[in-house]
Amino acid sequence: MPGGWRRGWRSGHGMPRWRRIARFVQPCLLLLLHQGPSHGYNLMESLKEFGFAEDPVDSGAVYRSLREMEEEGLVASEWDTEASAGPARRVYRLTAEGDRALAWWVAGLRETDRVLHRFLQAYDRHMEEDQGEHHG
Amino acid sequence: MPGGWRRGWRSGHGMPRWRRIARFVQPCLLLLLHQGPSHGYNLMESLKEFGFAEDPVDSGAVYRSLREMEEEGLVASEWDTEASAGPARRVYRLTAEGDRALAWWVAGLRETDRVLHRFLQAYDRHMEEDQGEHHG
DNA sequence: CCATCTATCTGCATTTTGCAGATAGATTAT
DNA sequence: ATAATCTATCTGCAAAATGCAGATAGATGG
Repeated sequence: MPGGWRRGWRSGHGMPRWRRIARFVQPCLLLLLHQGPSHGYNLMESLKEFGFAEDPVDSGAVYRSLREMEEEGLVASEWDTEASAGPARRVYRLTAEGDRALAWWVAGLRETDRVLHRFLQAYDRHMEEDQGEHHG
Repeated sequence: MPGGWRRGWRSGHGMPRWRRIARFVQPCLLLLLHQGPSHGYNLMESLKEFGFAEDPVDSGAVYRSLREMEEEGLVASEWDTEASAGPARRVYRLTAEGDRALAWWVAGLRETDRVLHRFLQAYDRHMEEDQGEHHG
């Protein structure tokens, strides 16, 4: 890997690009759309409130994800030219297929959650033992 | 996307390749090496016990990850030719730098854990409301 | 010798996503 | 008018993780 970016554990010289949990944009968008139709720009704002405030999701990733999901039939869209201000919006809504996809994602994320807990518990447990045995 | 693979929510015709949480192999390896030196093949076995039994981590990913971490100075290795059976093993151990990297990963994964909980809670809450309002 | 287990390593393809920036409609200030 | 700004969508590129397939090779036993 040629220089130009750095790893985050090296005292604050910069952060790696891949901080966030991966493959999380799609399920988040599906959940937001389950709560009602919306368009890309607004979904980006919603994602911030969702827990990505400090490190907002890239807009390119959001729009691409939406179009890919439309190709797969998980969402459907219509142009909304009547809206208040600014250019036309492509308003997405969840399909029945998207509803199933969301349920599938949630099942996977619950498993992820369990694995993550096992990892963190193992870390904490090991660190406690470590302190107890040799602390010099 | 050309045909040849399918998405997992489509009734059991196959699973997507990216089921597992991403960027998780490195922190797992760092934690295992924090518990003591080991070699790639054995680390793969340990990963199974770690929570990847049903869907073991690819060996190529493990070996590549180890060598990349060595380039970055997070681990160091020596050949072990004295070992019991089979070919020589490259035995890795954690460095002080690797120790810092592990702590950094753990901090990030705790944040991931929080975001994941928010997502799952939002899903469950929304699904409850959904059932209460219209169930037809 | 050949199969098998142990062990490491490589090439290729796919997916995700961060960064940078293009395009363009609508609103407001000058 | 026109320039700046906000809203909104979209594209190209590169980097990174990793699944799949398979090559290489030592050791062991039939």
